[in-house]
Amino acid sequence: MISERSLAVLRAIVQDYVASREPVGSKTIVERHSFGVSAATIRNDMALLEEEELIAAPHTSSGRIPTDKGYRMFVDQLAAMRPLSAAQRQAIDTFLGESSDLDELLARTVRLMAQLTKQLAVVQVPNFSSVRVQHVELVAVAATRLLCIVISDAGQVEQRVTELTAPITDAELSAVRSKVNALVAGQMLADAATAVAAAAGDAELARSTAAQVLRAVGATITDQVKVQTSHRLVVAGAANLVRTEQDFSGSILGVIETIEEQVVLLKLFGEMATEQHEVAVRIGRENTEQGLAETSVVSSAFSLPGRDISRLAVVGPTRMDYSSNIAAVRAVARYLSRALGSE
Amino acid sequence: MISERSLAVLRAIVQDYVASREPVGSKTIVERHSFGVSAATIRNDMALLEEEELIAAPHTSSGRIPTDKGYRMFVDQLAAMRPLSAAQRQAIDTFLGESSDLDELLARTVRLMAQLTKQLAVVQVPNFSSVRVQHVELVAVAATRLLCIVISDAGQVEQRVTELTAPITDAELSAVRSKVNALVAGQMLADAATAVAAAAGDAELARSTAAQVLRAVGATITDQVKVQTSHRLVVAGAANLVRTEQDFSGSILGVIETIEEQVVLLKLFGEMATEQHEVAVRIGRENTEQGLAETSVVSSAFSLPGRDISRLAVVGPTRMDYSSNIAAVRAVARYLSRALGSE
DNA sequence: CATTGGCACTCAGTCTGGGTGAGTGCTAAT
DNA sequence: ATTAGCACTCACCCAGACTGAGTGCCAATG
Repeated sequence: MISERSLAVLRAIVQDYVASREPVGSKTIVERHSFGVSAATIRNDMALLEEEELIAAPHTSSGRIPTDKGYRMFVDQLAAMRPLSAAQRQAIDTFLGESSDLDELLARTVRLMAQLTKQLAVVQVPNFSSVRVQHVELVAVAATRLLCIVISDAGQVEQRVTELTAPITDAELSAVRSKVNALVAGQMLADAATAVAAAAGDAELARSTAAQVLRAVGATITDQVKVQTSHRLVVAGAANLVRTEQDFSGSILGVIETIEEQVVLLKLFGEMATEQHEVAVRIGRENTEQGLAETSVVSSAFSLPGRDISRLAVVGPTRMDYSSNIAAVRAVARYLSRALGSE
Repeated sequence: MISERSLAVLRAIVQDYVASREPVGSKTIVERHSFGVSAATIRNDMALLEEEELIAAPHTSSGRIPTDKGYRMFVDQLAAMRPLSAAQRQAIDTFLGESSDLDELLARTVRLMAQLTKQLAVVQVPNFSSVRVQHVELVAVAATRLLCIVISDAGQVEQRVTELTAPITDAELSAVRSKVNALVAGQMLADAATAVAAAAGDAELARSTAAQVLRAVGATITDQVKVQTSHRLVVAGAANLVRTEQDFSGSILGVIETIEEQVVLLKLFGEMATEQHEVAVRIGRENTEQGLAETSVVSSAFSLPGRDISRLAVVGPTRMDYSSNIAAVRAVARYLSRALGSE
């Protein structure tokens, strides 16, 4: 069993190493922290910690640095929750307070997180949850140019312009409009697409202008489905990652590539969704992905009204300030979910 | 006056340096290129080029590397236009062929450019040109929840949900709808916003539900204006920039920060818009911006139907393959403007 | 038995100096 | 104008000495 003091030593090592980027030795610890014991005693504790693989020595004789396992213990048991400063709370309010559309909001969010944590920040764009078609609108922009608009019950709009082979009269258009709306209003998107496709394929219509219109509507609905199931990430603060380049033994190239890939992070978010903690942390090699072996990911779920639960995160070197990053990620996620949710 | 051969030497130096990242000496030149003269002669030419500040020596005695001015001369007079390979043309077709919505198209474009050029790629999101209100739609989502949709003649849609203080009847809603459409249909966005605001401020209505609706419409129109004047950039290929890190004397940190700022690049695009060449190139310190002093920007305009002319670019170290980057940027811009424009 | 002081040992980092070679600049010959 | 020859410069590499932070172990101590 590891003694209480040994854990305190681990905490000291993590804190000092995060602060200084230098392996920390027994002497430094007794100087900077007031343990009531001598350096030799600390050394004994450190030998213990090393045996447990919580710390390691970069070279035979130098200070120790925390291992992934050491950081894990720190995060799980030792990290004091550091409340955000007043200035930081203020920043969240002013940055996110004046929300406009979703893209803008998420762009602000991700920039805010990058700024608060001095790390690379990522936000997953949340999908709409269980969307139904509310209304289909058809507008003749010109004689043979038709604007087709599909509005979902979540207020999401998808539009597309189609070129018809023959002009269409207002009367015809009205007829098709009524028919389409009768067909799809209130339907789930996928069902609506099928229904429209079936109608367009109907023999008696097949070569008519109306069928063209129906096909256009179907394509627009399909587009909307596509937009909603496209899992996208918004990223900011790449400069912060470059700034911490020295914390990576290889280069940050792999890390940046992995993040640009997006798919890896999306997969990771999926895995993290099952964790019970409000803020989930993946440390170093706990990320099975090659590119993230030297990074930690601090992530939390958030939800916006009418949208699926989604995630935001910061990504940085394992040598990061977990306390404040966890606090910042949690605060932003909560702000998004509560302040904006109850609005 | 600089002799013909001296210029050929400059070309050789640029090409070799771009290929090898190593200062190139007189001996290397006579070995790799078949000038019919000895190294000493080349040295004389090099002395000339150095006098003209087209090349410079990193240390007293080592090979020469091109200066910004040298690259400029290379680009203006010496760079052979390198046609894209069949594979590259193919890539453009398959990547951009199946276009869906604008965001998706631009995301593909920027990724494609990053891949083709192995540089960081940027695309400016084009605004709609001279937009008018086509139609305003009001939908009661619930008794006191109103969905307000503004559709422009370019097919751009902006929607927003408002909470009313009192329920509104279908009849009232119809009346307001007609009134609003009469007011704003066909108007430019800015005028429409003013007109609606005036109507809402009208004394006899001021405290009515109708006024609330009008204000909602006004806000939605204003949102649409905002979205359209928001100049945004889409970026991809940051990993490529990191890969060329050694080409930067400082660190790439400043470069990445500058690009994340966006505003600098947008300003640069504004300046480049006046250039007469199809593809504009800014080399090193020609970019007055601090952060881009060691980078070159290769940029071209493109236009999509119904949108303002906009720009795309690649950004990389001054030591880049100008011939192929220029070719790639031009090809992508043309593809966007022509293939998609005539669609 | 935990703690401590003492001490030998290890080893990364730094500094030094000589050697090497690529490459130049100059000069005199062609 | 071009060339060969030659002295010179200077970044780079290597090996060796030195330094100092830090460890590991042991014997002494309360």
